[in-house]
Amino acid sequence: MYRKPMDETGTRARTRRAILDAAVSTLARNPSASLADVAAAAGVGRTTVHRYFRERSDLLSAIGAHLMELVATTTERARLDDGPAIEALDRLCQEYFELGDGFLFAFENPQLADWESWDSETEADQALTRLIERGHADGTIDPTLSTAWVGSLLWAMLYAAWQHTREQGVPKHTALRLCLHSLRKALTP
Amino acid sequence: MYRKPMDETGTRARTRRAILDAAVSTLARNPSASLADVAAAAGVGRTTVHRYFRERSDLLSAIGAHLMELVATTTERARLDDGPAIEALDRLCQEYFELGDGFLFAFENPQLADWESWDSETEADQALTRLIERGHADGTIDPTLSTAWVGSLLWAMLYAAWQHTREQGVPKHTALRLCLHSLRKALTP
DNA sequence: CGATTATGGAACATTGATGTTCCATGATGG
DNA sequence: CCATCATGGAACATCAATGTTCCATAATCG
Repeated sequence: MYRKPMDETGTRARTRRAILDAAVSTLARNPSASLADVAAAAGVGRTTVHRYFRERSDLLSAIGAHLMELVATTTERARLDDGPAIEALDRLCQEYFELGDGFLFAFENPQLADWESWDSETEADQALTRLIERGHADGTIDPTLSTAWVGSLLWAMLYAAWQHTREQGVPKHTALRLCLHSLRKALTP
Repeated sequence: MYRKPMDETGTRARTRRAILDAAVSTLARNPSASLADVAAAAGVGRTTVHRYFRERSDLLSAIGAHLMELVATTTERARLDDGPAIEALDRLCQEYFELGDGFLFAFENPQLADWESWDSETEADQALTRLIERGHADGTIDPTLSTAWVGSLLWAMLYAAWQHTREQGVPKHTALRLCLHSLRKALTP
């Protein structure tokens, strides 16, 4: 009696996730780590990794898709269209910061958006753009700063904060507080 | 009649520099680029690269030393101990920004300082620390922001600015202006 | 319990980057 | 112009990561 392997639930989905998560952490810290390293980090045999992702590139694509989705849901959760723009930005920072190594990976691999042939403009991108322009309009974000630059600043500061915790042993909430504070100050007109 | 190869001048030094520069540019953009890529970028045979740097690790060490020196002289040029702290920071940003791919490489390889067994605290590091503390003291830099965090901010913003020019085609002076403006705003009390 | 599925590990083939050796050709400089 | 130096390229050896196959064992689930 056969039963097709269920792709979306059960054991199979769980180890898939384990590998994916381990790959994100491992590759975020060392982009040239071997698949053996990833397997070890996932607590799984190297063979198993190949069983789920035939080639390295397949794994990378999967990471791309996974992170795109993660960023998407995370962005939704921040409800960028609600309340004052500057506070929505705060919420977004906090959410992104929670992504941890996932955020790190996304930061270091901006070409990630291309991997899955999404429209170059994700819904998350658009929501952020709307938010920043809203801030421009209602005077809570310095209009001198282009939308693109504000986006760059956001990511760069989050990256700085994340590294700050990793390398200086600063507690996460402290780093996040510094980040939010600095970002606000940089953006106010 | 023998004459030892002169290490510091002439043809030899010139191609060495060419390889070093090409390696910085190439590896800053793709850390896993092959030595063949570096050779091509330098307009030089692969053999020649090995002639100057026996192993890949030798090349990396040399880059480390080269960049440490570059950062050192660049920092000196900014004369951090002269004039108002905030203006000295401006000068430092401008100088670092000029380093281009060299800066990019340094940003992406913070372990660079270890490579050459320097004291963990470079003179450049110390000068920057002094500068920030001076700013704290004379009230031009928000004392809420720890010295380490200000340093992180500085590098992160420069990185953001540099990427901004690379990926958005923004003219360098525009990106630098945005960077300086945002940094000032973030740091003022 | 018994069938199906998931896994780990060994063994092996393939591949691309490395590192080395050698030689012919060009460049340099006294 | 001639001796020395610098270089490029071919040929080769080595190595680590990759990708594949196979099998025994463990986990899962009806």
